[in-house]
Amino acid sequence: MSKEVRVRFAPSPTGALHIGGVRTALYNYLFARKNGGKFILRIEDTDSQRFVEGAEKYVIEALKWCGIEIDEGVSVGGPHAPYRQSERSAMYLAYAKQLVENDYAYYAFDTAEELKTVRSEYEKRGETFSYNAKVRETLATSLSLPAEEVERRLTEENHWVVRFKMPVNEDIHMTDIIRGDVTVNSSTLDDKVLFKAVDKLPTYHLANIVDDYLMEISHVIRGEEWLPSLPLHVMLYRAFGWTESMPQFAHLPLLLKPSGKGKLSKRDGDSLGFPVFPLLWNAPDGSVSRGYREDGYLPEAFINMIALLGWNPGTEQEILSMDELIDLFSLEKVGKSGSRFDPEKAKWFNAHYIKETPNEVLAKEFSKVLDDKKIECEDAKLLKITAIVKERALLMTDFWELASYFFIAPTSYNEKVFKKFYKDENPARVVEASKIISEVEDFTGENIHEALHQWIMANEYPMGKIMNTLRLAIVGTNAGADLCQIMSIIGKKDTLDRINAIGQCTKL
RNA sequence: GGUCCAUUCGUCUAGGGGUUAGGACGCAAGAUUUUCAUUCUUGUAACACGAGUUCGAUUCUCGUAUGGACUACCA
Repeated sequence: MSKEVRVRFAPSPTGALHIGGVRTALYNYLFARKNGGKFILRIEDTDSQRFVEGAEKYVIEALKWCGIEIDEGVSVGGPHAPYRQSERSAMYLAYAKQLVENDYAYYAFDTAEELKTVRSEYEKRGETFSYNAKVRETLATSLSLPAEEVERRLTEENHWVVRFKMPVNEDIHMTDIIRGDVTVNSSTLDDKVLFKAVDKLPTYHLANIVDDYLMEISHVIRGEEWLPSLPLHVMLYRAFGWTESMPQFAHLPLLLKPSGKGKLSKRDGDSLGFPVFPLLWNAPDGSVSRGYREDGYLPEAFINMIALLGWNPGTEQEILSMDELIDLFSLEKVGKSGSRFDPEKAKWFNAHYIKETPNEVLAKEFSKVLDDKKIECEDAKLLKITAIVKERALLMTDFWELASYFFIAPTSYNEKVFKKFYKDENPARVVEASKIISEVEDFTGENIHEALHQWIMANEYPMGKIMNTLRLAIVGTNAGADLCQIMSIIGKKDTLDRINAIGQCTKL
């Protein structure tokens, strides 16, 4: 009998969510949906020092854009509310005290300065200081001090932390869904702080275990950076007597910087040449970081790309919708090694999804750009242009550049192309062509093509030269859609005006 | 330094004791096109190293190297 699948994404609001975080959220979401479970959003804001205004709102917005729906959490509520740890702070101390009473934890009275001094003394001797069984009897703790003194410090000085009393020389066996069995000896671990003195809040370790327990989390799917603290977490479950309901763990491989070393971090911002955030991020300090949405990516493409970083369905299918991802997802197929984000492949995905998106949807987006530029365009025409442009756009933001010639006549000509084609008989023939074009009655691309084709054939003119010179006049360079289509869309008058304009052009 | 994790084309990856080691992005070439793209075809390129086990290892084991994470009163 397996209990209900309940997973959580539990970011700390210390800044925008980067693509690694999005992937963690996505895998949690896919796993929940695949198994008919719940996806919970919990905000772990127990670090009062690093709290960043707006970060929580950003996370919610980013998940929404990605199509990741929250079943329970800060924005939607649920049976285990509140889902913000700062709002649950009152309850954690009791759990910390419970551990102390049962001899699984103790009070420590060292100040940050004292510890710093001790650490540097160790360093001078070439040793590494570790707050563990060797030192907890000698430093100022509830284990070393007389009971009255402990009581006095607790009540009068009010500067104490609760530390976990890590047992000595005990092999801790853990099972990770992705990595298999891992064993760590407890003597290599230290006595982690569970409850802080500075802000009277629990640390991640305590709050995380308590909340996962209370929220009946069945699977903890998180980044590999947490693997080293898994032994502590397992020990905490034991100390609380919660081993029966301990969740299963899956530690995801990290997302690495595309070049150079290390894992991707929020601070990488824009220095990488591509966004690390799903949405534009306006940090409180005034700095602005690019986002995939604003850079012209479709959420489907972004999610598809992210999903395949560290996981694949085991088939050769790479284009996967959210529904397909849900259907195919399994933690067993998640890889073990870190992966780098490939911006080029992200563009390929995006180009694919743009082509698949209905013209009406794209046209609506594009019309916003046109509005900004104060350009008016009737719907039928916009739809035609969109149909043409979407075949060649990599990003939504490419649309204007790829379509501008539909709206604006060239104000200058590409020098190289001009020199190559606007010479010899070509200018005169273009004038001839304008006569042919002006005689086309029903101004469709096909009719224009037919007329020009006949005329060129009849006179045995060189097709390439004529058409390229015409293109130069209409577009301003040697790029763009089918020329006759362009003429049809911009209309006869505009077409003839543009041809006429290049005739009057004396200098580039 | 210590602990833990990892290692297949440049990148994302499939595979698994005997394979021409497969796919995708990128790149290159060709086809198509009036241009640029798109599209299609073809090509390019990989099992980190050393031992052991084995008839046979890229696949299993052990070492080494390399990379990564963690080592805070941060998460």
